Amino acid sequence: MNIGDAAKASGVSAKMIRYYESTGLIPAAERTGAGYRVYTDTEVQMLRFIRRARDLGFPVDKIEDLLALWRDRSRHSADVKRLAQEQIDGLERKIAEMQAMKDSLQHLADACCGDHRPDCPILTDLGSGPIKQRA
Amino acid sequence: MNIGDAAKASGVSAKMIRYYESTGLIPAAERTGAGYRVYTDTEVQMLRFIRRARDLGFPVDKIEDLLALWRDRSRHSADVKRLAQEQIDGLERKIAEMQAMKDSLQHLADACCGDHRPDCPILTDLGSGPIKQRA
DNA sequence: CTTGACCTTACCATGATGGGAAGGATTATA
DNA sequence: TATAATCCTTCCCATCATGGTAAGGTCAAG
Repeated sequence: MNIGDAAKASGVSAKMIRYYESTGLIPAAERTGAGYRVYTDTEVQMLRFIRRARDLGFPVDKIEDLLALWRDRSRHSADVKRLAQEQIDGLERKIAEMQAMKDSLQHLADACCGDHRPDCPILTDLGSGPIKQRA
Repeated sequence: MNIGDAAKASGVSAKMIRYYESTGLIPAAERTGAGYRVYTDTEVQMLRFIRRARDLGFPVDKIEDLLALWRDRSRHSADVKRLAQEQIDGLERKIAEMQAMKDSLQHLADACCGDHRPDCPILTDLGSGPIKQRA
């Protein structure tokens, strides 16, 4: 199977397949005499795994860990669960952060009459509010 | 005021101040004979505005629009409110996306016994689940 | 006058992804 | 079979906002 077919079958773009290979996330594919990469169903399955993990928001370096566990038949499920929980916690943090942004902004927007007049509590706040220290 | 003091007073790092200047988000600062950038309170206020807007998650190109409205005394508050609402909607979308990721992952993690045994529904799902089409 | 703290520019890196160009390989069609 | 269309290859560049570092100039205090 050529890279284009592997891309369609796995949901990972050809571009990203080459990228994952270049970074070592996946082993280098076999090549035809002309230099074309060739993929087996096993490799496509691995790409699908990566794609699914990305869909769940895992960063690539965590996917490396997940792949290692996937391949390790003597893994402990506790290790997988721990990685998942870390990812859940990270998502939770980002959600909370964005929710706080949204709430602040909603509060300001609610106070803005939104008509032809220039007075606007949103701009007033942006121009005079407190500075949050960077995390 | 030198750039370091402006950075402290505004909450925007010296690095980012130079960057904002290079991209045209803020006008080029005056320079001393030795080439040091000099900032007035007005400029610090603008930097604080930018910093506050970034804290609310506005991307830099939207901040450009916000700054233009901030300076425009004949602005319509409706325009400001619209920008804010777009930002709120964008945050809402991202929150929903991450919440969906988190829920899926939580569901899988709940089903994983997390002990010394290798069986793990998280890995099973990653290896066999459906591929979501990219947005 | 030296030392330390500041400033300058320039370059590199992030993380994951896309775009495009230049050129070779394969396949389909006329 | 000739040609065109489609695929593949590598290489470089861009994103977005931010940080790091290095090499060198400036300034103020001791």
